[in-house]
Amino acid sequence: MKFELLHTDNASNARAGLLTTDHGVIETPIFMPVGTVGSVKAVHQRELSDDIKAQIILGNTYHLYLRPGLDILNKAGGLHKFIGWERPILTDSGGFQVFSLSQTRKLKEEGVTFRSHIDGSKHLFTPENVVDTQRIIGSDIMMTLDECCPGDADYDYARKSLDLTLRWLERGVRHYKETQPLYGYHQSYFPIVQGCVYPDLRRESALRCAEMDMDGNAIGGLAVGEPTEKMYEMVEIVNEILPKDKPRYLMGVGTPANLLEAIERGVDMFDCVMPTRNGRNGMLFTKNGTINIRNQKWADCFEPIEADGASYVDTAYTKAYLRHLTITGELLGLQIASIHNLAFYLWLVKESRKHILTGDFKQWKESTVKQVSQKL
RNA sequence: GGGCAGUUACCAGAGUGGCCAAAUGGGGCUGACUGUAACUCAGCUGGCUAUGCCUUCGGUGGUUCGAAUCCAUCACUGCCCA
Repeated sequence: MKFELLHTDNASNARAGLLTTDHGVIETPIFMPVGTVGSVKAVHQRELSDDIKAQIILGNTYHLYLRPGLDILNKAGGLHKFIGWERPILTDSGGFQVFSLSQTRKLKEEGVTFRSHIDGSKHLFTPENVVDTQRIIGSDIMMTLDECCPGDADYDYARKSLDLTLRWLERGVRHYKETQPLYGYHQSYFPIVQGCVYPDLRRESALRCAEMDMDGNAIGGLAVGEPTEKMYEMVEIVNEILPKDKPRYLMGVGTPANLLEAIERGVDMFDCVMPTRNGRNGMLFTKNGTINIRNQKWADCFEPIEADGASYVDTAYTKAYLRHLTITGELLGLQIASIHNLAFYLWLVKESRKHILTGDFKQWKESTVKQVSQKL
C-alpha cells in the first residue's frame, strides 16, 4: 500500500491524497459505504461502482464470520470474488460489536467471547484469530481487534480498556507480521486509537499506534455517546501525533458536518451507516440540509429529489414519489434513498478534496457545514 | 312481511353500571438513528383557557347518586326465512 499526500490545506490540517491498494487507487478524503455482511444494504455493486462511484467499501469480520462463515469465504476465494466487487474492501475487526453487542459478550485478556445474535452459540475473538479471519476474507485493509469504549466511560474504565486494547494491538501486529495473505495481494493492518474523551489517554494511544508503523491508522471510540465537541477535540489531539504520511481513518463517523470538521482536522477516511440506515428510515441528506421524506409536506412536491444532486436518482424521481414509496414500504424506496444518500456522501468528500486542492477548503467548509446541517 | 344479530374515535374492533376520553391492531402525524442484531425504534393521534375541565360510544326519551354498558322507542346495517 502506498499513500501519497498531494496537498495539505494552508489554513487547516485538511489533506488530499492518493491511497494505492492492489485493488485500485482511492482518492482521499474518502467516504466508504458500509456493507456489513457483504452487501451495502439496498444497493447493487454495479450501482455502487457506476452511480455512487464508491472507491472502497466495508465489510464486517464478526458478521461475515457468522455468515456465510470462513469455509464459504475461503472456497469463494475471498470476499471480493464472493460478492463481485473488484475495488478495495476494508473490514472492521468486530471491535465495534464488542460495543454494540455488549449484552452478549464477555471481555477477557485472551479476547472477547460473543454469543451469536443469530443462534446464541459462543465464539471467541482474539487479536490473532481476527487477523486470520480477515486473511480469509481477504480485505485490503484489516483492522485490529479493539474495545470500542463507550463515550461516557469514566477515566478508570477508559484507562483499563485502553490498556487491554494496546496489549491486543501488540499481539495483533505480531500475528499480522507472522502471517501472509492468502490470495496474492497485499493486506494492510490498521491500529485503532482509543482512549475515550481523555486527552492523555488519546495521546498515549496515538503514540503507541504510530510506533507500530503500519500502513495507516484509525481513530475509534468516537461518536459513541460523547459530545460532538469532544469528538473534534480528540481528533485534533490524535492527529497531532499520528504520522502525516499515512492515512488516518475516523471510524464510524458520521454526519455530513462531522465529516467536514474531521477533514479539516486531518482525517482521510470515513465510514458510517448513516447514509444507508437513515436513508432506509426515510432521511435524505442533501446539499441544502436533511429531509424527512415521510413528512406530509412532501406528499405533493413534484420536484426532483435534488435538482443538482450527485446521482441519477435525484432527477429521475420526485420527492412526492419517493415519499409514496417510503410510506407504502416499497423496496424501491429503500434503494433510491440509499443511492441518493451515498452519492451525496461521496460528492461531499470529492468536493472537499477539490477545495483542498484549489486551496479554499476552509471557507467552503464553513458555508457548507451550515448548509448541510439545516432541516428542510 | 317474519326472525336473529348488530350500530363504539379516521378504519377494524374490545369494553356490557363507577377503576372509561374508552384496550388492541391498522392508518395518520412527528421524532430518533454515527466502525449496521435496524425496510428499525420511540412518542402523539376527541376538544380546551390543559397536574384540571368540557363534549363523545347510531337518534330520542327514561332508570340510577352514576350509563358506551340497563329499559323503551325510532333509524339504519347484515344474515336467515317467506
